[in-house]
Amino acid sequence: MSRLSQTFLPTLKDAPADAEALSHKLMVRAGLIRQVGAGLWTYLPAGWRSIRKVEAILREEMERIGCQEMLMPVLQPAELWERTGRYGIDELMKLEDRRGAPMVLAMTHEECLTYHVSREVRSYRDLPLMLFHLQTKERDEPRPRAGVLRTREFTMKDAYSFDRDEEGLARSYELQGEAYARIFDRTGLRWYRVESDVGMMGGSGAHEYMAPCAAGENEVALAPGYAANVEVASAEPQPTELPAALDTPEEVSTPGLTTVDEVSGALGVGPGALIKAMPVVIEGRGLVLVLVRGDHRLNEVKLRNALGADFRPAGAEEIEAGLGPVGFVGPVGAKVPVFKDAAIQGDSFVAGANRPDAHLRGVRPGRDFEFEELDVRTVEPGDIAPNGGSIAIEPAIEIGNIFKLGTRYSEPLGATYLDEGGVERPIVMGSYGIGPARIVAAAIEQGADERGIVWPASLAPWQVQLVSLAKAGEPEREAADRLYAELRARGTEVLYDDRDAGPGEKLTDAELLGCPLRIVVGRRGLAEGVVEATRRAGGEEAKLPVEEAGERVTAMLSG
RNA sequence: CGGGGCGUGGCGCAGCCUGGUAGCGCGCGGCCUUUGGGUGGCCGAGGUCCCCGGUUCGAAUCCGGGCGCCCCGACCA
Repeated sequence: MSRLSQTFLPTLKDAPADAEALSHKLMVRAGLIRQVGAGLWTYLPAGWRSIRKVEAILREEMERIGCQEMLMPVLQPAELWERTGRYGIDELMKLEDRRGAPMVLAMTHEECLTYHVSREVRSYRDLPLMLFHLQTKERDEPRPRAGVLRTREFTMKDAYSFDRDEEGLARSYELQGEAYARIFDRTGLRWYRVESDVGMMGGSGAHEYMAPCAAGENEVALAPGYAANVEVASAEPQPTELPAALDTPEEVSTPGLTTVDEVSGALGVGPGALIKAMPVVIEGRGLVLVLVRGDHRLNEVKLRNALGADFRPAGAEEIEAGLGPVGFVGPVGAKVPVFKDAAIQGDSFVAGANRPDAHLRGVRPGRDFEFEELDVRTVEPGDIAPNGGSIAIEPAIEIGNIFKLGTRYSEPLGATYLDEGGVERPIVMGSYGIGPARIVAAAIEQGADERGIVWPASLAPWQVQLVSLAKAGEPEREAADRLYAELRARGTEVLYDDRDAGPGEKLTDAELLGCPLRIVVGRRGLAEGVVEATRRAGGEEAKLPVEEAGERVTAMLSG
């Protein structure tokens, strides 16, 4: 029963003032969601229908590759999380039960499932195994944002694979990758798969699935045949112009000039002719200097990966004590290890002199200072990708990821099996996540126009919005009633706007909600014996003879 | 965690600076009107002005504290 007059579908003329992202505004206005608190959202009936469309696709495609659905609790004893060392994560919601026992609200389910597998799986004969569930996740995000794009509670499809070795994991990973491609294709999204940071998890591989859109939180470096999260992207830099080389570095006075722009302006050279020296403290190693070209930005993820250790920017006192005055630090004569970004190539750079109000020019790496070379800069638009293409950078929403976990969880939780030789080995795991809410929001971000949502058919809450322009009791209403009954009999998902409202309101609401096909039954059309069908995407119109309308609508939906 | 902004009927906002009857538009209810793009009119309902404390004869308004929400950055297995 989907009569709009009886459906809880509250639409709004204006978006909430504090909404910024397009999907946030439209989901609220179209009556899909309402806010409960920061990062906490209720799905109203129409929004929930779309979420369930995504979930149905996820279930079908997981089952197709032999991944079995189950369900694990959100509330869990803290002990499991202590064993994997994740109890200390700030985002993890912690609480106590009535007896004071420490509990957590799960932010993901590696611990729980690995625990089960550790108790049930004994032999290589029990492997491989792939399991998933659709379950609520709780994360105490420091900053929820943009409607349902980043929330503190959300549903995730999380799947896990259990294999006896890396080769098995590679097969499971590949299977999941194939399922993911089918899933995202079926959602109608524009998407791509990018290389991603394996982070501190230390896994052996990871990919993210990205849906490009303005509200995206991630930046993706794209070139034909190349896609990578900017966090890990590498590329050839654009060349930079350097001044003439000198036999030996020459000190220049730069009183009070501490920024790249100030120094390059004062010396009449481009920012790319400067060396930006960043003092950082590496965990367990102490103060070092990291150099990037003046027109480049340090990429913290790449640096962390290149160093194989965590680091933090050095404080002013540490810099003064170990190097020189803040703002005038440089590699020449530095008493700490120097890491030079690979993009610094040439023989005549400007760098800090490690003295107040002074820089050096004509600095030549290798001659004037020793270094270790790393690739730690953030790629820029126009850089050349490894395969030769020119890089563009665009924002995108992460809608899914796949991750080779290895034995990160199986070892601490004792998930092992016996191989053919009777040797106990840790199970090799992978994890595979998809957020249905982000898929819905991304679809809205990508498809919407100035009048509202434009759903891909696979995610639309209803396939057809049938609009009767007549009011209850008027003769034209009967034709709409009959078409509604017929479409329902044909199994079509139809939302019937049978409200006693003006035509403007009904037509505007239909465009806001954005179902793929709008059928208008009104006096004007009926006088010619037709109803009017309009595709939301593209606006293509067709007049359907009243007596064949049901059949024609069905045909339009399948064709 | 750093920076900024905002809390006043359901939604969007004004009023606050300069203390004195709480307002506007939309929405909502009734009647009439209109009937292919949020029609027009009349009548009406609806507000602890985020909370606590202080100043004052009197606080939405001034002061102090707290809470909530949003945005930017940091963070985001």
